[in-house]
Amino acid sequence: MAKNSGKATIHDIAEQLNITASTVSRALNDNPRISDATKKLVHKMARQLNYQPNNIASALRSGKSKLIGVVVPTTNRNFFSSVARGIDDVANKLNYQVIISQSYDSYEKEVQNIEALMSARVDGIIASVSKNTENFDHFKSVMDKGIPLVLFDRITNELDVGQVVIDDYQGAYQIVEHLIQQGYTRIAHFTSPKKINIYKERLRGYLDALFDHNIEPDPALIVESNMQLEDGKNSMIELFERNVPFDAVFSSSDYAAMGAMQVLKQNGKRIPQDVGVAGFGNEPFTSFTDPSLTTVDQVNISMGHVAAETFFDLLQNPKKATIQQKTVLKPEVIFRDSTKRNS
Amino acid sequence: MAKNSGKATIHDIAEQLNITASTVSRALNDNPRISDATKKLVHKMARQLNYQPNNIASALRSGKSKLIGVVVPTTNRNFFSSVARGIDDVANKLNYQVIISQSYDSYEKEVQNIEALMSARVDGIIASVSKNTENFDHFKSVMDKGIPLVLFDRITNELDVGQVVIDDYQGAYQIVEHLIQQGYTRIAHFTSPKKINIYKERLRGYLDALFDHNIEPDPALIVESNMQLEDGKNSMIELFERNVPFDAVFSSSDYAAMGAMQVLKQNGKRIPQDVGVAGFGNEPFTSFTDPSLTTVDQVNISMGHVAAETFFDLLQNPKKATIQQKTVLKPEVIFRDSTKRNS
DNA sequence: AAAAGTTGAGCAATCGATTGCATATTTAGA
DNA sequence: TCTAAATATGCAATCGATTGCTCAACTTTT
Repeated sequence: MAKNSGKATIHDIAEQLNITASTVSRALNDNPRISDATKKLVHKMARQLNYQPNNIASALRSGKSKLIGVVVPTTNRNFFSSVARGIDDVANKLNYQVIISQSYDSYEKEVQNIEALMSARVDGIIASVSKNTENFDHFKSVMDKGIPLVLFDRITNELDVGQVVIDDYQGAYQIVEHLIQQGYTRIAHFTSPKKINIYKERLRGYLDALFDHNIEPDPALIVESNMQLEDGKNSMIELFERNVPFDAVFSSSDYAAMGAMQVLKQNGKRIPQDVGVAGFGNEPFTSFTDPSLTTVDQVNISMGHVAAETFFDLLQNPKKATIQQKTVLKPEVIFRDSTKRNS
Repeated sequence: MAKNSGKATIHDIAEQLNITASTVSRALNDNPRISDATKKLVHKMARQLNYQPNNIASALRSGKSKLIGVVVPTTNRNFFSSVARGIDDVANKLNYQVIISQSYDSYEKEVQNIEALMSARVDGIIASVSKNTENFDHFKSVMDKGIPLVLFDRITNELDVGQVVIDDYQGAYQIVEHLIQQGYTRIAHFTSPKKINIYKERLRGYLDALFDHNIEPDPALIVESNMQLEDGKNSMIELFERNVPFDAVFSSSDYAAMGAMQVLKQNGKRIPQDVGVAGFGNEPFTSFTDPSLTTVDQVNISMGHVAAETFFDLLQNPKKATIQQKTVLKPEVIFRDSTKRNS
């Protein structure tokens, strides 16, 4: 009956009940100015007409789209999809929908995504910065428009926004301390030459843990690479070629740790007896490797939850936006077989 | 200057240029009825005022939100996040945004998600049905409203909608044939008791491959479970207890295959020399296992691409909706070490 | 040079819900 | 009984872009 092929509007409801659309709108929104009797009637009729609110119309008038834009490098990595899930959990409970867009670690795509999200009139944005982003004007323009912005994991200090990260330093420190307690003393470290915060922090944790246990750090034990699987293999080969003794490896990435394990096995080294191996990230595959890999869990889902909560906090108290809000989550070391020297 | 704190509208542009909003709108949309001179002026002013189109207003008037709703069990699994990425690729090129929502394999959540997406006025929906969905009314109501619907992977035959699946039968057939060619003759199969299409098809492929190579199938070699890692372990133990000889396992899931490998190794079996193992899904971890796992790739990204293309096809030719459109993708067998008996 | 055709742009309604400002109806208080 | 205070609802503008229709100014045709 409704003109728009089966889609009833508040006007249809109003007509049926001989009241006005305003009343219907208020009734549906549980406005105290409407009597319970009317509310009941409205709800009943709404059900009868199979009414579905048109969020678009509502968004246009009220200025709230109930949409949150999420920008991540890629959803095709466990960490990011998990965080997205965490955000989704919280958002859905509050009747918000999440729009996910991917930057594929490209600065240009990230800028485009932000623009698209702004056009979609999202109520705010939660993002993890692309590896190749060095100019933050697109984020600034979001903030300038008074739209809440929260960054997680890959953050920048150039922006006064909500931030959620894990304590990489702590995670690294603890896992290295664990290695030391297992009796390893010549601990190598795989890290990235890139100036990304997270790797620097992990390196710092590694060095401090050694220092606190009176172990002299040896620059020859530190190998830089891009931290993918192949890089891990190469770093391991490099380490052999340097001809320095070592009995453990702490890699800043699970992938590189995996590569290291493969090369170690090829060279007849037993893990963990001859060499201990630890990674970072708790990627799903780390529990399936042989031996299973000791690593640091980044509490992915929690990070999503916290990011979303920070977001809603900002949404409700726009004044807070001026005070930088940063949450540092505690990572969790997952002890597995690859470092289990003592039982 | 604009009332809405920095957000310029077509009216602001119109005012500056002393023309009407309609003209601005048409100019921005490259309507042939507007002169090139005016178009240039409008675009220039738009840039000057930092104008960003309000998709919401546009959506309300035009009835097109340029939003696609995607419903998956969870983004936190490689397969689904990859498909989502594939959809995103195509959608973004056409200036559409993707809203991802997760059902967590719950029927109720799936229904809620569909409703939320309908309220968000998405232009259409691409979904993979939850494991626990047996009633399809929510999908029917989407179709009834004339909104394009495409299902992928987990589909149902109860609905006449666009569908994209891979040829599970083919994938299974080929991988079993490969096992036979490697000299395995007593090939076990792990499958699910659930009546999900995909597992039935894989079982059929397994049986046919055996038949075509004159190998008598043995019911004692078929083990049913829920196909997770632990289930794979249990299935393997079960197989040992049944005390039937076997020299290979084709598992309908990579996870169960992984579990099987672990139990095999614990029992001193060498893979692939004593027992060959093959999985299904090409989960990322399968290339990291020891030995690396032979499996079937589900061409995830392609599936996303095809799903999106089918969707846009439906969007443009609503008549086609009556003709069921089903695309069957060819899976690809990934040969790895876990079945490499002959070099 | 008058009629017919093009081209470029304006007018005003519209999409569906929200909301500030009345207005009408009750109820309570004096 | 009459006014003040609640209570319940209606009116009409509004959000920003789109679009069918109208109209004016030229251009072309004959």
